[in-house]
Amino acid sequence: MKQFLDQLSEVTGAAFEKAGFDAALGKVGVSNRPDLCEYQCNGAMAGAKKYGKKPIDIANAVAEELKASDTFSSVEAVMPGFLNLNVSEKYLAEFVRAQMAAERFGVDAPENPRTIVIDYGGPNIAKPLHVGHLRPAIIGESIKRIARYAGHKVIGDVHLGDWGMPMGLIITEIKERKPELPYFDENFDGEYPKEPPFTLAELEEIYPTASSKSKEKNEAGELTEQAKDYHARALENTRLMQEGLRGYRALLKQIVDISIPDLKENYRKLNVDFDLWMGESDVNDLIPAMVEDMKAKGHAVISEGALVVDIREEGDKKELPPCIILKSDGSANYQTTDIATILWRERELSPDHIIYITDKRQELHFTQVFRAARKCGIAKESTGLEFIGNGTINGADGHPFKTRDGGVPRLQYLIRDIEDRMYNRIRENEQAKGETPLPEEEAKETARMTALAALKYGDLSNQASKDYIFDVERFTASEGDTGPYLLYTMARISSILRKAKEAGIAPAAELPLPGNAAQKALYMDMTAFVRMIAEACSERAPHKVCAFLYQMANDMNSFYHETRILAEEDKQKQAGYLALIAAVHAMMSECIGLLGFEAPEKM
RNA sequence: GUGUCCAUAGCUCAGCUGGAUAGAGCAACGGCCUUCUAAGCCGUGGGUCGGGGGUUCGAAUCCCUUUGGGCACGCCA
Repeated sequence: MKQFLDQLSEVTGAAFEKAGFDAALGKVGVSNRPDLCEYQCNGAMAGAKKYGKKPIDIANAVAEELKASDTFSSVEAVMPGFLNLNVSEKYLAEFVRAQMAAERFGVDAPENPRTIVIDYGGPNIAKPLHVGHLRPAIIGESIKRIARYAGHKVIGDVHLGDWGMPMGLIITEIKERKPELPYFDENFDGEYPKEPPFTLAELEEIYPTASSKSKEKNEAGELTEQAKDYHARALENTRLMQEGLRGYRALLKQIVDISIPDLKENYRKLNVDFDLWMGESDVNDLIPAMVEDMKAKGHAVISEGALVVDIREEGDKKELPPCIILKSDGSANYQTTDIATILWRERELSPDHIIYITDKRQELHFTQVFRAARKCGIAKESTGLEFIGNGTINGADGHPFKTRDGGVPRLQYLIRDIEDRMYNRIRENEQAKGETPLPEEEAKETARMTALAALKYGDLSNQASKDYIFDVERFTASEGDTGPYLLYTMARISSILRKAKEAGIAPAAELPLPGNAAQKALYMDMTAFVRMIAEACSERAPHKVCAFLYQMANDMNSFYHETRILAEEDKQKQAGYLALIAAVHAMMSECIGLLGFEAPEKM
């Protein structure tokens, strides 16, 4: 259905027209002076010059026309030319009723639903997830859900890092430790063992070890001879793996097979769900023909020993480095696989749009990939390619988030820490209030849900592109503008609805007219839903969903405090209240779903 | 160095397709639990929106400039 503000603007616009002015001037917005009015229109001032009239005269003329309208309960023209508007309760209630009766609270399916691929996650095989993986996962998941809710066909792809140098490093380290394994015997032509030669825990230790060995520096800050040698061997092993060396491929498969279930489990805990578990390695077979085609068309040329595509364009403020398709040793890098992945997606999925969500430091990389893919005709002209760079997560000191010993914290420990804090919070509250303790399982589950809400809301309420400070204390404090606050508000509603049901009190079938300012505020909040979804979707802005929720929770709590619902003696009023809070709960529930978490019944 | 992003209350952040007195949360201070969950509600104090110019009837918002920071800048991902 039509957005509420657009409906108001239509009414106001008609009044402008009737008074002899351009209807476009009738644009209505939410008031920025709630003490004066609910909605405002500033068109009289915008049109003053065009019509050579004083703004206030225009405003007065329009106000006169609007007085006949039953949309507004009051219309006032004030200096220098504002139109202060209050909506009528009837109009407001009717809109919200229609909204509650409509699919998805009035969010219409788009006329042209688009197929959108969202590439987020990007974990490396054999590397445990750490805080750096948190933001793309959380933000990508939310953007995916919002776009899907808005009616588009959205495909989420994890896009595993399973083809580059990290794999070479792991192979090198395994070979270093167990050179006798058949994977490294060139003459071996039998079946490789079914059991991998390492456990998941070992694998998680192997990569960091290999990585630091290849980067070891002496006191002067230069790479040591051993590191250079190690690095060279890892490069060589990467190339051999990519070329298809049988033993290395078998080893790679075992690394992938052992890692994926663990990654899936970790993402599941985050309530992050991918439709595709494709990796860089999946497009390997496309690379040779793709490269040949690039060469044949003259787009890819040799430069400094590497095969590159020049991606400079007129109007660039800075000379951009070329996109490297093949390194000088002939192996592929992640630009190669990213371009080949676009090729694959065009062939198999025909997307209208591809969105990439990664750390913002990769912006140049994607600029290169996008331009190269377009120049070489791999990405269709009509296919949108969009990069969303997320800011980094910093610790309370403003520097990149680290553990006490200076390492990068693993995601599962971070989550566990927050869950523990929430669990303790639950037990402390029970004790303080003298309540009977929840069963262990239920307390754990509530802690899990609350922790996820704290983590995700804490992240998503910031703009995606900005760095933000992750302060465990603040997020888990669960006061103020936090995820737990929202869940608490919802739990209060659930509690009332549950008790009403037990007492056999049914909510009204239809929302009543708002009876006071607090109720009216809730209705007004609800009218903003359709617009909020449209903006959150087009601007890829989950934080708008957060702001919407917080506003609604605030108004809900104010209403809660001034209205005794279960004790209300007027049964008709009571039923109306129940209908109202049920509607609020339903809408909030939908919204937190879009953010990727859910609410417990009690907390 | 070049490019790019950012700078709003003591702290963490909204607001940025220009509108009336710049909003939250935390922290500080003061109220509110015999009544549906106090993880709550109500209130007080706190700001030359980094500085300077400009456009405009009107600028935190648009343009220019300057200062200070983050990040990126050919074979890692």
